[in-house]
Amino acid sequence: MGDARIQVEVERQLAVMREGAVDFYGESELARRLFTRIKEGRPLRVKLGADPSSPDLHLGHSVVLMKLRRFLELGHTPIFLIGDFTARIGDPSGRNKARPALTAEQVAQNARTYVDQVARLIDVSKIELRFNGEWMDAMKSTDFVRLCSQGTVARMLEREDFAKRHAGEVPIFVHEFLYPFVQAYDSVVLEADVELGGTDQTFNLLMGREIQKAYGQEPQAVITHPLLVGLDGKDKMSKSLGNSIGLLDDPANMYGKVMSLPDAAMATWTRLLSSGQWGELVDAMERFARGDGEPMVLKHDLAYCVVERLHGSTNADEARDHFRRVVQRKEQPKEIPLVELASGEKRLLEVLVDAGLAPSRAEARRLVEQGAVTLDGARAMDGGMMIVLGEHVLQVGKRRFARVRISG
RNA sequence: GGAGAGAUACCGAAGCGGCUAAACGGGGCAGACUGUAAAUCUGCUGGCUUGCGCCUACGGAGGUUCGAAUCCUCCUCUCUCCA
Repeated sequence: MGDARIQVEVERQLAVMREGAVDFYGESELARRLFTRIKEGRPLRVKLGADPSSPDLHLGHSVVLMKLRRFLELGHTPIFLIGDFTARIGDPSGRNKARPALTAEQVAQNARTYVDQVARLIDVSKIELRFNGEWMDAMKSTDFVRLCSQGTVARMLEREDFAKRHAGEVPIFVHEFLYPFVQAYDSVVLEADVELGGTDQTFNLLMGREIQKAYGQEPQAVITHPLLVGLDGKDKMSKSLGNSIGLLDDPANMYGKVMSLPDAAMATWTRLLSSGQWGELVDAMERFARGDGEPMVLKHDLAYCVVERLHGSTNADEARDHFRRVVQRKEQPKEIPLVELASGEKRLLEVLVDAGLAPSRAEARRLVEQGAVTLDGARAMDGGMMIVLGEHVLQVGKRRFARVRISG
């Protein structure tokens, strides 16, 4: 390939890398590096890290995961780094208090499910999968101290999250200061050319550049991406805020959750999640932003696209039908799980609890009193009523159903 | 090491001897309404009990009192200032 054609390819690739990004630090350095790499036929090493601090990855993570996939499509080497060591420290980024410490077992368990979840979006056989415990568990204290000597406390306290906690008299533990150093050192070990992340990771990602320089490496480029807003339309998506859609959520649930997104957030979601796909929907959302289009129809399309990406089109079709049937037409779902109770006749409250529709009898009573319970199609207002032997359909609220078979 | 301040339910935050299963806000759940599991409005939001009622709960352990989240003692943890 001639130099001129290589340069064209470099430009093409950089354009893909820039897509959807907020900041691209070290872009010009990367352009030069990319040129020589293409010439030499050596792919870039592209790092994306995630700490297994919770069992679930969510749609917010998918934004950068899809970006990682695009690097794979460009012929580079994606590295998915599971921060099993860093999860035991706890990333302080954006936190208003320290993360709870996780045991090694919890971390290991979460890490296992991460691979399954990433596989929903990327062919994991084609990526490098690493754990930072591999080198961090073996690091000597002297080396660790040397690593930490590359940064200052003042610099740390300039970070907004720490500054706020410090000013608000919320404890900052020393180990939380260590986190960015470890994440940065990972880039040294992995010899990363590029690191991807959300904008909340900017500090940690840039620290990677500094530490790489301190260890005699060329600094990685850093590409940050916007944080996906959660289902509340206000805060960033986060499991702990309860506004997230897990990558492993079942299709019907995932579809319904997308439908609960405020109208105002639809366009942003589409833009961030499309990652080069969903062309028609992207166009339609743009028209909608100018006041043209039905929000509910568009939201259906968005929900469909999201479910299709993670569960395939068959499941997406079913999820859409289910939503129309159960939520919009308020009919019973096609399939309702059957619960067998071989306990003889009993009162409604007990059946609700036994069928898993209520966590306690007190809660079941409240639901009945509020008119939330339907028995065989009729609203049940008496929690003490006896349920006769046989099969019954119970509904609680709009979307919790159970078929109960009671036998003596 | 010294001197103060603080620890309340899922979260934030009142209460400072009985009227407190604990104000208020958020979250969650439900109902109404609707174009959706949007928005808005309303209600509920420890457990057991048909019910009277009982049990558990205000960092931990003791104590004072007819009675404590509220007073005392010790302990644990955090914050601030000083060294």
